[in-house]
Amino acid sequence: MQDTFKKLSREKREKIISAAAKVFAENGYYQANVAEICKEAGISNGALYKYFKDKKSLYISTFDIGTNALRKHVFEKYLGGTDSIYVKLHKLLKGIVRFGKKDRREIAIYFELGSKSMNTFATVLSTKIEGMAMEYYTNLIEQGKQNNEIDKSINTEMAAYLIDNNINMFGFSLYSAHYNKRFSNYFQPKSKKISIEKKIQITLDLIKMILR
Amino acid sequence: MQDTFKKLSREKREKIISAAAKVFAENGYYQANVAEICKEAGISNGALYKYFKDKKSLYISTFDIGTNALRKHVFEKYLGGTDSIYVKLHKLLKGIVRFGKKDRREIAIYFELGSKSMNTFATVLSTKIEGMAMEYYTNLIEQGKQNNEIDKSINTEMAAYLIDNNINMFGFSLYSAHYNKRFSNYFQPKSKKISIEKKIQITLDLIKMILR
Amino acid sequence: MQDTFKKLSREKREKIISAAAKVFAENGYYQANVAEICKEAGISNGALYKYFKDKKSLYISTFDIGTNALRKHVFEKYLGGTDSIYVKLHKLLKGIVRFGKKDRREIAIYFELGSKSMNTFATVLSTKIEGMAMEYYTNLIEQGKQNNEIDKSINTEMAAYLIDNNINMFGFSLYSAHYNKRFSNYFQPKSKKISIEKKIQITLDLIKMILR
Amino acid sequence: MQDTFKKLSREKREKIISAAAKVFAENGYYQANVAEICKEAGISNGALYKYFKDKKSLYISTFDIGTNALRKHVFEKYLGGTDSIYVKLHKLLKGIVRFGKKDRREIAIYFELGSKSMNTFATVLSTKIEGMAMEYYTNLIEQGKQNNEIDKSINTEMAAYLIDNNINMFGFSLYSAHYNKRFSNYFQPKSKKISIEKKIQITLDLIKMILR
DNA sequence: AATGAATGAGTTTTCATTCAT
DNA sequence: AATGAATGAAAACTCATTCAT
Repeated sequence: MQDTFKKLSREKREKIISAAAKVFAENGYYQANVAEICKEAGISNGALYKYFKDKKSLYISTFDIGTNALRKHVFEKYLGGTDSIYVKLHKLLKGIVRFGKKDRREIAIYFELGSKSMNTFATVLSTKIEGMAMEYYTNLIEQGKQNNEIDKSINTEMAAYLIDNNINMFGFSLYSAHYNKRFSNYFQPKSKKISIEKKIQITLDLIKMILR
Repeated sequence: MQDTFKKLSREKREKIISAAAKVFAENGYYQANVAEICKEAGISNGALYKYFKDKKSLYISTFDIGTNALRKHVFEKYLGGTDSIYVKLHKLLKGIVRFGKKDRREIAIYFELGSKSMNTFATVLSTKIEGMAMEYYTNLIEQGKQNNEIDKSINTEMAAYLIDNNINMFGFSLYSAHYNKRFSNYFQPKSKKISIEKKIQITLDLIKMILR
Repeated sequence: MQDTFKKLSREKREKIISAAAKVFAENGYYQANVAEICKEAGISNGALYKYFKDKKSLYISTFDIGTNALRKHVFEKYLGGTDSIYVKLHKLLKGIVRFGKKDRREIAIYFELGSKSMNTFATVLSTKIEGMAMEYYTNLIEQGKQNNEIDKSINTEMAAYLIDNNINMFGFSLYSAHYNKRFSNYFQPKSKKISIEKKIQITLDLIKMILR
Repeated sequence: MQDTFKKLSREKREKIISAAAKVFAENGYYQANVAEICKEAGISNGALYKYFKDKKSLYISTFDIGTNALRKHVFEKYLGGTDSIYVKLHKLLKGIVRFGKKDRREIAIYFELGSKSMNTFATVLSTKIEGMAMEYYTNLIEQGKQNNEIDKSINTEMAAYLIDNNINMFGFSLYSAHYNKRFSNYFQPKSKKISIEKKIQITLDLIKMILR
């Protein structure tokens, strides 16, 4: 990210990152077309290269900004307070859904990170997002233990990891046909479509089972 | 897949699929280079297009054949018998490791399937692999219940899904820098490298926790 | 240069190198357009990149082949024999003129080599062409000394260098407006055009003056 | 050059031309980056286009101003006086070296002029610089003849041209890897580096040989 | 007058697919 | 059936020049 980008108005910056997030999320890094991002953002190709060194740098910035926004508007929002652990998680899941809408597609980028072709990026980006998630889930469980919501004999790291998995799977299922289908296969074998509400319910049930 | 491919000798067919699997696994679908696959398989570019309509069709066939091999050489192998559930799962995990080696990289392809850019493929491919996995894990749990290894009050679908997740995460971590790092973050924060043996142990412990 | 290029027919190879030489000579390395070279050579853009790794490699090969052809068809042709030194040089100058015609523009590329922006190439290419020239002129003078055409007290290196300069200036003047004008300024102040014949004559006179 | 440029303060004008000269000299005309010139000169991109119509016009002006400075600070400085011809030439060569330093890189631009891609410029620029040089060398020889330093039978134009060549070659060797290497090849075959002092000495020796 | 952000045509290079042999 | 050379449509990126402020 260049200084020129930082100098732009907030709306313009958001429009560009939002466009990038959308195109990256829909096509994956390699298939994403820089020209399409520019068109979507309403700027010229040349302008983009004044704001970001190259496609890679745009991707990293988009990811970075997305992660920070996710932290601020989703994770940190539902961590404190007196809500029970499941109420918090419910809010978190709904936050993820809301966050993924209205052209805030940064979250979907995350789901590509696991593929082998993204290993170059993984080193830089994995820590950022996973660090945040791990911290959140670990805190959540510790709080739960203190409030006697969770049995103290439960191993915090393992529980946090399992919860993380399930929240991920839920998030993936919002964007990926594969993970959506996987959800249906297990929990709604007959019908094809599974509602978001139902997925939230199941995810919470799965976490309850883990923390029982 | 064209008829011409089916007429080839078994060795040649295997060599081609193995080459495709290797290159797809190492680079992801879009970054995989058709010419490289041909070179690796020892055939000409032109020949490949006699055997398969296009890159997409080659990918689907490779995936398909890989899934079948995984079923035959890994899943079905460790389903029956009198082994306890955890011994079976241990064998399964080791089978996955073994299967991923010796140029049988079909398994790694699977891990790319979740990314949005692969949605075109997901419809066709997800059912195949997930159907197999789901069947296996469901059976495993039912057997475990009958042998009194698993408490009968546990919901089979949910348990199967959670186990599936964990086996997947284990498999992903073998190929993806991101998932490998995620494993380390949670369970080996200090050191950088986490051995396969340790990952197997942790995966089994996680499943034990789920099935407790 | 790739093996695929070596496998081409002699005519096709020559057509490509000739096209490259022409476009490079007329525009200089950086201004030369790869697509134009391809069009001129009657091949597709893709084909060129099967024959040469990149533009740089094409340039070096073109230069290389040109230098070899210059050696074979010009320099070596007029070195031996019983001609007097000035007859040999006369033939050499006419050889250079002939060589530069009929789309054998490799020679003109040489004249760009002195510009600062070509320093990257200079290391590789300078030695080739200058080694050849130096050897030729040094031999010529040594032979001249043995035949009592040249005074033995004359320093061979210095004489060779001065002759080299003058042949270069002659060659440059065939392609470069600047060096052509320079020639006119000194030796034909009134008229604008100076004929090749006259330039040859002057060049020989200059060398006679040096070797007097 | 626009009127707006002429209205600028002398320092600012010099800073701009000096920056242009530096960047042009280091990269050649086509590789020189207008934005870099502006940055180096401490002015905005827009400003440059108020002062000069386009890149080409800036180049011509830079060349022009540089030639005048070269005339004033180098050529005219060492023409008169009672020094012997070789002392004058020695001073001239050192003047060229000095002139090329301290961001007065105009001189290096000259060396690019011979390449074919610069033919557009040659018509305008060649006369200027070559006229000056020719006048200087011709005068020098005429003076030498009057002082009995040079044999009167020597052809003035030819001698002047040959000296010009050698001074040029010396100047080129200061900036161009190719011409530097050429110098080494002929006069310092073993060692890699050849000092400026040595090049000056050799150049003077070559001129002595010409004028003997 | 001056700024510096914005433009968009133009360039090199890649690669899935075709086709003459 | 098999080859592997050839194709040409993209795609990322650059940069002289313009223009709103």
